[in-house]
Amino acid sequence: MVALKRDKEEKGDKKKGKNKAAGKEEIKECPECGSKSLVRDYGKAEIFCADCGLVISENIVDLGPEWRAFDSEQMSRRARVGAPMTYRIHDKGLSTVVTWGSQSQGQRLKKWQQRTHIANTTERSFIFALSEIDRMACALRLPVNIREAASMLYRKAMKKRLIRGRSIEGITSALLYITCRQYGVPRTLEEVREISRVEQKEISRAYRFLLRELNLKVSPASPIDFVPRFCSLLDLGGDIRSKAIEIIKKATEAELTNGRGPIGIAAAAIYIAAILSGEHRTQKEVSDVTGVTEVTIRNRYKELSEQLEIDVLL
DNA sequence: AAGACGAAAGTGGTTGA
DNA sequence: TCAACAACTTTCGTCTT
Repeated sequence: MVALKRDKEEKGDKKKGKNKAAGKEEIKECPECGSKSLVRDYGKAEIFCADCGLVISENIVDLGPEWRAFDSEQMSRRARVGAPMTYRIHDKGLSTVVTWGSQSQGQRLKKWQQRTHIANTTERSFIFALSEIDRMACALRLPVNIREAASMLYRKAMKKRLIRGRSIEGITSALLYITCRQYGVPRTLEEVREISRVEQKEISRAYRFLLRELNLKVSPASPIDFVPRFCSLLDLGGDIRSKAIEIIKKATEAELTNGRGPIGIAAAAIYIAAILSGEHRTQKEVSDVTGVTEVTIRNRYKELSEQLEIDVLL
């Protein structure tokens, strides 16, 4: 983890240097994951990475100085995550309290110990949860803003006493899954499971539980949200990406996406877009990246090409 | 031989009585 | 709580390049 942090900081430094040299150069790729699919959302006045969801600039007006803001913001966010300190202070305080006492304070002491024991274990599991969120977010190449959001949700769940008796692994995995969806850069359940230590069943159980208990609304993922990441995993360029998105938009208009899994739609659209652009990827390759079977890709792709009257000649 | 195709049976999640 | 249901997967034989 330390190594990863250093790696990131180096990246940032490199970028900064480059920026200084070129003056007001436009940001071309995500400093977090290196993806080139940056999206300008003028409605929200921000630039974010379509691959990992990192908000790079929240005020598009002035690009230059915004870089520093991004860096220092990242620093302060990182600094705020440092829960272990409280734990240490907490622990130290304990040892001094216990020393003096007489008579009936034996019982009082017991109570204290019990209470501090509880405080200790919840504190400890909280720290563990944060480190788990961090570990998994690293593995999924998610930016700090999403990590922070997931941590905040965890805190919320803790305040509502939703954690006790449940596996931290399941909760944290589900929270990351939720947060990714909320930030418009969904990960598949399978991707989350791969880096999680619990099985998919438990993650989805925790997912449903948290949505209910925290009153969270997660709109169904759009196939479009998956396109940038799948495309870069398949080493397909921006033209194919936009072609795939165009296909999905048409498909949505024609109501071909209703009731269908968004990942399958995305997979098929990418498959078609790649062929149309002369950069053929086999159904197997697309299937490996997206996690849906070739059969599903075939079914979606048949529906799409027939209904949208796209001639796909191999 | 590899990729694409499609039929058929199986699986897990949702819904409505 | 249970059965029906649609989407998706698994498996496998066949066709095409």
